[in-house]
Amino acid sequence: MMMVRKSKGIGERHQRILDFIASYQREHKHPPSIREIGEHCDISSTSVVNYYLDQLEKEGLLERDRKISRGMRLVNNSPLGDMLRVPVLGVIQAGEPIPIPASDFNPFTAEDTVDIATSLMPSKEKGKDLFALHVQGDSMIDAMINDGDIVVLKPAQEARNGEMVAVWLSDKNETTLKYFYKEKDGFRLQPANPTMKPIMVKKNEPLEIKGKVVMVIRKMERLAA
Amino acid sequence: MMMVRKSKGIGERHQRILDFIASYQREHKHPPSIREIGEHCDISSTSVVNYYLDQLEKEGLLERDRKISRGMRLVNNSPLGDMLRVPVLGVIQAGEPIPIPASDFNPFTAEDTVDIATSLMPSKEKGKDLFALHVQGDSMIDAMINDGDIVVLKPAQEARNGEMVAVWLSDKNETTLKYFYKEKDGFRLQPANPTMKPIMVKKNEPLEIKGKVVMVIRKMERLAA
DNA sequence: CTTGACACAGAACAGGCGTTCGGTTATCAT
DNA sequence: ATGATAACCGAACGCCTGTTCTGTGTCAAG
Repeated sequence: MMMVRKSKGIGERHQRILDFIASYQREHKHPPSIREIGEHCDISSTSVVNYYLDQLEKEGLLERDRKISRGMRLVNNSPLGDMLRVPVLGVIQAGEPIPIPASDFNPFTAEDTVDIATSLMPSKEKGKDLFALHVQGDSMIDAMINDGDIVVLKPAQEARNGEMVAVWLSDKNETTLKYFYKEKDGFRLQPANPTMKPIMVKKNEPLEIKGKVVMVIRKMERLAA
Repeated sequence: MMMVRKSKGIGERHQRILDFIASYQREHKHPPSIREIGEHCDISSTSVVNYYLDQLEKEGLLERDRKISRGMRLVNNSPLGDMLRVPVLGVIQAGEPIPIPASDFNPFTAEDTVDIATSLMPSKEKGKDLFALHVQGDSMIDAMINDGDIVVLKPAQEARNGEMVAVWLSDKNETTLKYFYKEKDGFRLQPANPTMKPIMVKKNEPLEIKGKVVMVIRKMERLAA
């Protein structure tokens, strides 16, 4: 019997195992066991499957949770690696009204998510606890943010002049999306829409920055006449 | 008359279990075992956990693979299936210059992708062969599309008045992003920037619509002064 | 009061599962 | 030839896990 040996990288059998794990996961919604891999890849011994699995893990193609049944998963092998799943937590008013405060959100109750390749994100924002909000109102229309847009934010407690931030005004029970400017006696929250007046906040008044806008997403469904 | 103990839907304990499964999965990349659920939810008996798991399954909040270790998953969560991976195929000039034509693109050579939950997409665009382009130039700035934005397009060969389209002008070897209007003697490609003049295309001149814009994505990294 | 449901506890069972260890065979450099 | 090494096999070990069965206490309806 001749067997192919000394294959430096991944061999045919490694690939076969990877393919089987992928197809099994698609079908069963959970990973296969070592014995199931052996059966479908013509490997009679569980130790050999384990042997290959270790190699695949060393190659970085697989992750294993030792001692845990079916504790394996394919590492993100897709083109450009990983992406961020950003929860859409609610609605924010770029204009006047009052939304749900964006505090102590639960990512798992988010109604929706936006998935973004990390390569699209500004360099430093990767891996952060980003969140997203639906925009209501036209106050930011001159900043090219429209009613219905989705803004992705990075949690932040402070901001520099000119940055676009989501701020929580606890006395007004209002969260709003504005440009942020520090003035000598407080802060100015500037709508981009010139028909709207800025909100002036005194230094002693409550103002809580929830996050900086790092991305804007807009759906184009309506048709202009 | 009123039943105190019979909480018809899901109770606090059900919710607690669901939350634990979600957080456990997020941390360990695989579902918890029945005993692990019990430990973290103050349930001393595995049978009781099993008891709740059955109820959650009947409520449709959970899927179980009986007999399989850690064979459970949240149904409302983890919608990895229903999102679109949109390839970013290249650069498009909203202004004047000449980009790579957006023809016969290969999704697997795309340098980047954007992942978008299907729920964010306009209803009919789901599952289509969407693609995306980087915008260069300011001609669409009044349409709230800026230099550096990413536009997601749906392949299309025709358009209605007012739709934003990517058009390929083969005689000029140019692809551009414009509003589309049909005139009596041809087509008008209207930049949203009023300082720019529309491009008039006669009926006999070549004009190939590549796609309609269905979404706009903008990164916010620079700071306004 | 009795009945029955519901919400639990606890223990035991049986099988699934990853791990490990002792062997075997074939290839290759020394 | 010989040792090293990669690629296997098979069996055993033992924990982990889901399942199941018995039992207890509470509460509301009859």
